[in-house]
Amino acid sequence: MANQTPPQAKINLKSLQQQGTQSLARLMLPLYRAFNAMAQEKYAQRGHAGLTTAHTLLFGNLDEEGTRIVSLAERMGTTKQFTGRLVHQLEEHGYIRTTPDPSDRRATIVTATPEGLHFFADACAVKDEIEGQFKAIAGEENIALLFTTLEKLASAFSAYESVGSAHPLGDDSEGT
Amino acid sequence: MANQTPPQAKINLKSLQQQGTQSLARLMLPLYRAFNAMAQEKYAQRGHAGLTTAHTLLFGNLDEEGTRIVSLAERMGTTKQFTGRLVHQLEEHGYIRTTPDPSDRRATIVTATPEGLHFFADACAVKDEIEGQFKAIAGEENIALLFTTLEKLASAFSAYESVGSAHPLGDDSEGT
DNA sequence: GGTTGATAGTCAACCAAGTTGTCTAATACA
DNA sequence: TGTATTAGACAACTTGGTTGACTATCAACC
Repeated sequence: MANQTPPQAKINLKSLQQQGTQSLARLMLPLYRAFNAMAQEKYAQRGHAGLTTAHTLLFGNLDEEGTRIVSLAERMGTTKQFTGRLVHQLEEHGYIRTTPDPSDRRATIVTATPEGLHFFADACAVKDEIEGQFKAIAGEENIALLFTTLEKLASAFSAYESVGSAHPLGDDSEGT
Repeated sequence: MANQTPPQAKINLKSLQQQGTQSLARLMLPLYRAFNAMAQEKYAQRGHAGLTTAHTLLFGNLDEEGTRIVSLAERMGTTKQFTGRLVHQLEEHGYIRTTPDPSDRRATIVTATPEGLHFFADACAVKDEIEGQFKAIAGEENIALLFTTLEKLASAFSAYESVGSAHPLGDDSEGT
């Protein structure tokens, strides 16, 4: 039901190309990479080599009293495996401390160290710096609008965020 | 010169978190993935399983008379190695034809087959469909603005697009 | 007509930012 | 006591590319 253009039709390459070849997605990946590369470079300049925006996000979801890895994963919207890796790396840097949860011996409680807080403060400053550059290029109100538009889209398409996830088009009714 | 927050300072986690933990980059990767996942699913529904938006981009840069792999790479903003891989995959699908350049025996000329044009037409339709969904969620003029803003940013930070590229901060003047 | 340098393309390995799959250990419920 | 669930870890894979090293050809000079 989706196959419109019949194989017999003579298709004009140029006229198709004129409709705009650039897609939104094609713009986003390089920009995402640029943002992260800039952030990592600035982190390194401040003495936090080897850390990424994912590590920053982890701090952004950490409670003062400490947080379990699963909770962090859920809040970050990633898997617990990946979150566990971030935790391990941050611990090697001395930026967090892990302690076993006394109420559940399977669980690990993650808390920030003073050095970790220092990193997080630097990371927030770096974020502001880069977003400042973005605003200088595209205008402050455009960046603000970009932000809210991306947030709307991201929440609308969150079902598609994982790589090999469900296909919401086909599993509407599982009845008899 | 970049190290502002002194290690001695008592840093408040919560107040840092309130400044907004979500960054633009963190929004873009999931959205990019969502877009691509949707596109690939729709490609498959139209009988083009295994192809991606990168393949579509290649068609978007193909001349009617045929184009060399290096030229395609340059236009697409990728490496010739990656472009060569796309060409190989498209050829396996029968969507392009490669012929040696009579004027330069090192070079390969890539031309679209009728089946390839059919794929490109489908891919353009898919792009329109998905962008239509985007517009339904965020509003047509917001998506248009998103597009132009992303384009501005992408072209401004193109130096950072590649993974391990130069750092534009230090090479401003190349002397006498 | 031979050397020297650049260019087209290929093969293979790597990278980043995650993911899935499989497993163990601990817990909760009945 | 047994069964199902949950926290976390280890390892392998995926996507969309990249870099590095190499061959074949070409261009130019001298």
